[in-house]
Parts: sequence; structure tokens; C-alpha cells
Amino acid sequence: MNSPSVLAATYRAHGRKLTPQRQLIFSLLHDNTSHPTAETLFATASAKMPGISLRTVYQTLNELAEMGELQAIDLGEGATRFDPNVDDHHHAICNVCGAISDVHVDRVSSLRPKGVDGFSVDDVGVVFRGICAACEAPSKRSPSPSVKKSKSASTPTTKH
Amino acid sequence: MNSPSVLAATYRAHGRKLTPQRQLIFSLLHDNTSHPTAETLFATASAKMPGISLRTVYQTLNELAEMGELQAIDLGEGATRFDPNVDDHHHAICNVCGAISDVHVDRVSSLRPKGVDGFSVDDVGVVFRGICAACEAPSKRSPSPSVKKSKSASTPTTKH
DNA sequence: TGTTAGTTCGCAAGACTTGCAAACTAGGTG
DNA sequence: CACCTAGTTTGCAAGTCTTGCGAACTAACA
Repeated sequence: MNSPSVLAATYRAHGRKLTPQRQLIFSLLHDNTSHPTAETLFATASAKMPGISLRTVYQTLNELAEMGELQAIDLGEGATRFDPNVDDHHHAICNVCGAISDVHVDRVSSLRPKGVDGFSVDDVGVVFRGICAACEAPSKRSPSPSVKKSKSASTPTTKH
Repeated sequence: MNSPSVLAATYRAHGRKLTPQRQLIFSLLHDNTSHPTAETLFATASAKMPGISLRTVYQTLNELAEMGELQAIDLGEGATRFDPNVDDHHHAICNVCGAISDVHVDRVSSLRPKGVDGFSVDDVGVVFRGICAACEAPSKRSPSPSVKKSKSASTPTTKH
């Protein structure tokens, strides 16, 4: 995702206004690698701007996604997650803590779907599921509730 | 997914009863490659057994998924889709008609996530998005509504 | 045939999003 | 700098998908 200042220009170029709410959301997303949900972002935004509406957060996220500044990803856990990283990348999800990490994968473009004739591929997405280093280590930090299709799961924290 | 008769045995082995509703659902899923949603399956089931409850369809699908006889897949279009094919495979989704096809992909197991240290991979999923052969051909069949995050999208039909 | 643990069913409720209409404001104008 | 207006923000209602719950029902076994 572009920097807040660039986004400001982009917004104006699109005939959109630069409101304090939007600016706040831009800044909260910048360099954010936690793959937040709208709700999570709303919580953070509320702390800095009491009164901001969840509706506005949803709206702004959708706008950004529409403009290609943000990637909306749905891992089937109920809520959509937003990723400011729009570079070509994939995801690794920890089955224990639910953390989602951006990862790069080699040779993805050479993968071909076998079993469908004449399917022209536009995009390929790879998702790794497993256990992250932090949860692998049988020591510190409670392995919080196993991540399931459970709605309202614990807020995943992208650890390194 | 196993055949209805095998499932019957599996159910009994799990201390579960073999009801007509379950048997119907088993048969509707057998060799079904349309990746139906619970709602879609409910519609089909209702035709053969008026009165069957959507609640029961959901319940049975969840049981089957729990027992590993069925794979629940969520492509972020609102409803979960169920895939009786539990072999190692991936999916190709048409951006035009929404059809989901099972596909095989070579060398998937050799893919490695770069950017996360110590992440132990349990499972790798690949999703291809593009245009299927039928929609590619600029001729027959209406390219129905472009598939978006739209809830209640047209019922995808896996064409060949 | 009787018993009972496991099921079905319908409805209410919960989670996540979006539609809507009224009140508000960023940004350009004179 | 006050004024205007198209674009925004908000809160709430509503919509979609799925699950919890309790009452009525039934498969499976003695």
C-alpha cells in the first residue's frame, strides 16, 4: 500500500475527499503486517479517534481495496482480513495461534492446473498452513485456542 | 468421500445413527463435483425429501467434514462450499461464471514459504483464478454476473 | 415391544457486512 | 472569509450465512 501522503493524492485524483477518518485509517494501515480485520482496525482507530464509526472503517477499507491499495483476504474464519501488502506474495497461517504471515514463494508462476482444459490463469494464490516458530517451541506463550472456523477467534498477532 | 454404504458403516462405527436424511445427503454428495453450498444441497435434498431441514443439512455436512469425509472450502464469497473430493487436490475458479473445478498440481509439495523462519508446513493449498474454457469462448452461454464478493451469487456450475 | 441415546426441526440468535437517510464537512468559489 | 455542494460519516436497521436450543421424534438394540 502507498504511504498516507501518496494515498491522499490518489484520493483527490479520484474526486474523493481527505477526511481525518481516512487519514487515520491510512496511517494505521501503513506498514501494518498484522492482517487486521475491520473490527480490529476499528478498535485501534477508536482509541485514537473516539466516535469514529465502524461503518466508516468498512467503507474506507473497501475503497482502498477497490483502488488496489489493499488486498482483502478471506481465509474462511468469518471475517475478512486486510493486507496493505499488495506485492506478489502469499500467506502462511499458524494453526495454533492463528497468525498470518506474508511469505514469498518461488516458482509459483510455473504451477499449472491439471484437469481443466483451456483454463486461462490470471492469478495463483498459495496458502501454507502449519505451525509457526513461536508456537512450535514447546516453551513460552500459551498456545491459545486452536484456530478453527470459530467466529470471533483470538486476535492473531503476526510474530516473527 | 466414501460411498454411501461405507459411510453408513463409518457412521455406525462412530456411534451415530443412519437416518434417511443422512442417507439422502450421502447420495447427493457422492461423485458430486459441483462444490455445493449447504443451501444448494438443501434445495436438491428438499426436492427429494420435502420437509428436510436446512439445519440438518448443515449438521450432516459438518459431521462429514469432521470425520474427514468431506472438505469444507471457503473462497470468501459468503457461503462455505463442500467438496466430497478429499484427495490431494487444488482448485481453479472462473472469475466469470464462478465455477470451481478440482485440479491437480505438480510439485506443490516442493513449494516453500520464504520469509518465515521455522514455520513447519502441514498443508499447502493452491487456488487458481482465471477464466474457464467455456467462458473464454466468446460465443454461447451468457457470461452470467461477474463473480464478486457478492453474497448470494449465481449457483456455479462446474462445466467441462 | 420397550427403552433411550442420538436426531431432526424450526426458530431465535449471533457474527460479519451493507443499505439507507439525515446530519455534517472538505474543498472549491466569489 | 463566508458560502455551496458533492462527497462523507454515522447509527441503525436489515441481510446473509451459520449455529444454539429445546421439544418432539426415531434408529438401534435388548
